[in-house]
Amino acid sequence: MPVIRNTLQRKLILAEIRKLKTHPTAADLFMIVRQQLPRISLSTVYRTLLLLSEQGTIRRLTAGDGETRFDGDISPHHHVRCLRCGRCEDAHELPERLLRRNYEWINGFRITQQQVDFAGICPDCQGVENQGGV
Amino acid sequence: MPVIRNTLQRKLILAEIRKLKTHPTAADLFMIVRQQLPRISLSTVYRTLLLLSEQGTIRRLTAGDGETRFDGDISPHHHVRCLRCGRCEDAHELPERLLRRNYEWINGFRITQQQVDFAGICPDCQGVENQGGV
DNA sequence: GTCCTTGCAAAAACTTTGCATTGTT
DNA sequence: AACAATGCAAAGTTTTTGCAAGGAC
Repeated sequence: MPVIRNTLQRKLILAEIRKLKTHPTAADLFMIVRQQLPRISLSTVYRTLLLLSEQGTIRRLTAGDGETRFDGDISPHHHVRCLRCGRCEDAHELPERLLRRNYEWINGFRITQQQVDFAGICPDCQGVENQGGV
Repeated sequence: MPVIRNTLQRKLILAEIRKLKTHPTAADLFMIVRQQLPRISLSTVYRTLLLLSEQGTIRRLTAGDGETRFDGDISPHHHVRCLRCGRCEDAHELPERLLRRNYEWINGFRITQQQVDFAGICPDCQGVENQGGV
């Protein structure tokens, strides 16, 4: 098992993802961190996000279209996602007891992760004509 | 709004996805449908799956790594997914009342879809050494 | 006959990998 | 000094798009 080194890139990426409440993509974080570290590469961002989510330090959100999003808040909570613009927020108004029970086993699977994903149209997109959400 | 034509390709793809309980990917369906229609193209499969999920005829499962999976069963139910091999099944053993309540609104979003995704290690993968699930 | 849909090929979008160099410990 | 991590470029994977030919209505 290799030693995990504490590099500037990793410290910066973790600090930024914890600052943000917007569940950024790898590309989002790349643009942000690049302002402080102009020579950082996108692959480093990808590698760091993979490392941090394997460690359980951050959470990887795969539901949705296209890009994977990341969340610096690993406490149990759920998300709402806009089908039009892709925005992803924490679902605050939800009864928190909803999925609190631990499902250790389902269909013989040993469960280690659970994720609830609510999707719909966000307030900003509700006024727009031709609402053809996927 | 253009007319939706009922082509052989569309009929076959819908029939196959309804037959399968395995939540196939676009590539899976391509290989299956090609046995009956050797000249079908992968883009037609993608286009048809997009059309059907926009119609609400099938369900698009985006949680997980890499490929998008599709489900011909649109009744409310949840899924279990293996972190090692990617297998995706219906979560039968789950208390069905769990998420039955309809969340019309969350954070001002008008909710139209909800998806619960349980992930862990499937029975076949539980014996394998070095269990480094993401 | 109209115009929606297909197949093919090319491109796009997102993510991973190889490798020499750099930086941590 | 050892070797983990980085930056860069190239490649990999999944999905989308342009367009001429074909097919449904």
